[in-house]
Amino acid sequence: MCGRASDAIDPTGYGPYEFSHIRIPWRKLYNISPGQEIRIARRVDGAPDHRYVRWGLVPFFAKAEPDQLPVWKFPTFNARSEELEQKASFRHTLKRQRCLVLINGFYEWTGEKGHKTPHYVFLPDYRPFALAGLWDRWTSKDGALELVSCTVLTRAAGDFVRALHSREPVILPEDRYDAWLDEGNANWQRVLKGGDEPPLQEYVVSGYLNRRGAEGPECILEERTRGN
DNA sequence: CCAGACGTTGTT
DNA sequence: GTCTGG
DNA sequence: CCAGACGTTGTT
DNA sequence: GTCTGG
Repeated sequence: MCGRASDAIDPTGYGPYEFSHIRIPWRKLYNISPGQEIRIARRVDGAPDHRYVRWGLVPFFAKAEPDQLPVWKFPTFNARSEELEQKASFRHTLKRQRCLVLINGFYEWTGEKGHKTPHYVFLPDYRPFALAGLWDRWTSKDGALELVSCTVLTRAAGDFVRALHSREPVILPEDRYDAWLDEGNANWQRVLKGGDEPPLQEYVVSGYLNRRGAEGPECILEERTRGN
């Protein structure tokens, strides 16, 4: 899965996009959920772009009431990387609408419903990294309304995350950012695979994360049960 | 032809 | 059970 | 992703 | 918009 993320470390200076050389005001966020805005880097007609978009891809063909944004009722905040070409909601974005979803950690849950335990998954020093994503742009017929949105690709969990869940987001190493964003690169499947496992770390955080509107450093405080 | 779907994760 | 809001 | 709502008439 | 099912 990957249905909750943080973007809480200033990205300045990280990565070839400098996360990115097109600067936008960065929002320090510890608890980003589907439906909210998340930060991406992409190319639009070849030109680099860096912005916030809705997390949960709304296809360009979605229907909407007059003067309203569309309501897309299928969960599209994740897309299975193995089946992209068979999915009407994502297929059309593969050629020219790839993006990097820029975060510095994500959450995974263990346990039964009603007793869900959130875990925080991140890299050494909480450093920022990029997930493979796809974006789309919906516009109203009269062109007055626009909705740019994205999805995070998932894959079978690797050795580390497998202890928590069966699926995980596709993490791109820096040396693959350009290959993923390159429209000319039809061999996108290879870009998503291979490479070393990133040196992920993980710990349990408190149930504070599950509260509506939870935000701030408390979201990633390591839970210490009993003493310590 | 028209109508309806278009999805994920984690399930019983 | 299913949808909405965060 | 999880948590919380899920409703009407007629109102303080 | 495009595909599938009837």
